[in-house]
Amino acid sequence: MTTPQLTKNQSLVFEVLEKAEGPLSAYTILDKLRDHGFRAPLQVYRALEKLLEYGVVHRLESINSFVACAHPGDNCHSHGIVAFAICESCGQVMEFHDHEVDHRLMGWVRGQNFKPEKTTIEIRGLCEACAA
Amino acid sequence: MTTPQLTKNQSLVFEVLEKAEGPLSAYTILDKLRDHGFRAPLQVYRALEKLLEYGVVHRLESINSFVACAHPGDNCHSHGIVAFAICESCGQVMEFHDHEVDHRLMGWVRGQNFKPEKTTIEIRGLCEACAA
DNA sequence: TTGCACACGTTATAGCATAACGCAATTGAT
DNA sequence: ATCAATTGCGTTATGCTATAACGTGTGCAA
Repeated sequence: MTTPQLTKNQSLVFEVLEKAEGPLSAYTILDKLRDHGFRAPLQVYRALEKLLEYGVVHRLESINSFVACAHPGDNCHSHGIVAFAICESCGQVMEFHDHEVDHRLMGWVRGQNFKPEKTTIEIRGLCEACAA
Repeated sequence: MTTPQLTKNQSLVFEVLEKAEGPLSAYTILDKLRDHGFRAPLQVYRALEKLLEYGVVHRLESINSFVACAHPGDNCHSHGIVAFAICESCGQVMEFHDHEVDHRLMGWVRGQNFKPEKTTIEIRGLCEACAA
């Protein structure tokens, strides 16, 4: 699946996320886009919904925030399950893919006849710089 | 670490979670405890905070809900990382521990000199009954 | 041209979580 | 015994996160 042409709002939201150092909440994005005419949360959420669908943005469930996919160019849906390491001090996020982890988790759920749709793996802690 | 004697509020919240079929939000718990004198969200959140600390309750980040630990008697902190399969139709939750998954994830973060504190693994999808 | 799909804008509301204050009970050291 | 520190509790207020519901405009295909 290739990413379609982004609309104006989608582009604005995506650019904000790309330029950011770390994950942003929807309301933080809203504030950054007020100068560009954004007035309401829905404008952000609707854009995010599409960006998530296209696989160019990830949602971090444990901190209610969003981050641009670390892979330049193409989307992430093809890489299997994504794991994140989130620094609770500086907010930086590392992205990680491991087929063995995928395999173990998917093997387990299939054994339970559970049909997986969306998987979240988030490791919160301290990054190298902040742990020092 | 053994679980200390629970206070009155902690016991009430824990009992509600134990009896529930699936995960509950803090506000749902509050509603179920109004007859027992609960009036404000903080009464629930404070009890949950302790129950999480004792390892007898888990928080499901992706659905902002809480569930009693599946292990009767002792707490879960000793079992390593916990993974959950959450049915998006009926809400039922399965709990799962896999040392190989732990090992892969912890190996990766250590390689990044990242110091993990708390890890979330949540698989949303459809359980056997609901997928049929 | 009519009907449909989609993006967008706006207002209002729902749902989740914590700050800040004060009081009461418990514990433990002096 | 008493004082200080800790912990749990109750209340009010507030802040953050997310979506419902309604209406507008635009492009496109039948």
